Amino acid sequence: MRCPNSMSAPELPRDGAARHPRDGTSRAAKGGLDRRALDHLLGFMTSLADARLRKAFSAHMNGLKLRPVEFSILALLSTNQRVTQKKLCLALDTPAPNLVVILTRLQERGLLRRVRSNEDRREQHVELTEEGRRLADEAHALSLTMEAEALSVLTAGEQLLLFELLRKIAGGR
Amino acid sequence: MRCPNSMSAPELPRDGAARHPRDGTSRAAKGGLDRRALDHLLGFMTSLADARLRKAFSAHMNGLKLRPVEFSILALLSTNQRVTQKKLCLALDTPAPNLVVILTRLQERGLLRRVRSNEDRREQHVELTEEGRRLADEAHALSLTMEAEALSVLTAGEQLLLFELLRKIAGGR
DNA sequence: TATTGTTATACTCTATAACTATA
DNA sequence: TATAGTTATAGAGTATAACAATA
Repeated sequence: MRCPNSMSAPELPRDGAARHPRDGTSRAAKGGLDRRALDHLLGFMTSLADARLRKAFSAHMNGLKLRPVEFSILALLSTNQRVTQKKLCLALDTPAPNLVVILTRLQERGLLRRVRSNEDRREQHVELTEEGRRLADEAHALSLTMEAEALSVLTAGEQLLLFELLRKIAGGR
Repeated sequence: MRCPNSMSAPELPRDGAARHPRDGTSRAAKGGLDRRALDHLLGFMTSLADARLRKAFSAHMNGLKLRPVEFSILALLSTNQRVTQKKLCLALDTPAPNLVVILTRLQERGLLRRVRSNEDRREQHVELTEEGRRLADEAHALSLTMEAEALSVLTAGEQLLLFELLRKIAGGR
């Protein structure tokens, strides 16, 4: 009733002892508080990890004045063609009204343009400008190293595994 | 210069073909957009996974009128004693001013109380009320199953592995 | 009627500066 | 001087309803 993890639990890969100390002392985690009541929740772990990675992002990207969503949009535009706002909304899981203001902001910076489609006059095709592509490339180069410190606690194999597992969760139908 | 993953890459555990299709068709992921330019970024995956899990949380917890932080606070209070606001800030990675308003909201709902410490008159000890403990127990029971659907795409072993890997990332250092 | 994009708006979350009371 | 907690506030993120243009 109070044990972690609902599903049947095979062997822990490691840290089993640290998670379930036998002695009376509660595990002094971050801030001296026993966090075991929370760390059976994937959502808690992802939100902590996400916060950490957002800090890494802004530390490395503040020079380019790019927020995470803006970076994502530039990256998607640089590797896709005929991108409509609808598609961006789906790919980024962002409500349409929010995307509009983000795109307008990037457009006013001269990084992209909106071109009304001829096949379907309701659609806008979003495209990078020359300057937008330059910034996208620069940002991509930075992105290759910005998570290095956070990832340094994992081996290369663990990193790949983590990506695959998260992809399954995130993509999950 | 444009290939994913900065570090040297050993064998992919699975899905290698799906990630790097040989044919010309770009992988039609969510929304029909090729997202490979992004999915080398751990931060992107965690934010997607986090969004998905937040939805699962609110779907299951809306009856209790608890937000994620509020749930976390109740959980920490139910398994820790002599909890100061400072400790909560560290454990939750939340700025002190934000915690104040969250605690006040919970206090006004009669779920917890603040008791001025006698050893150090600056500190407040935050404690659950009877009603707070009841709600914390109820929420904990719900939390054991609320992520089941999201986690169902993983085997039990993969779930444990994912927790361990995320813990390492979140824990810093 | 349904869909794409838009406007307006409201609510939440996050972050910072400045204050108080204690140490 | 430094720390725990507080107040006030600004900014970013997120969500919904209502509308115009087009299909």
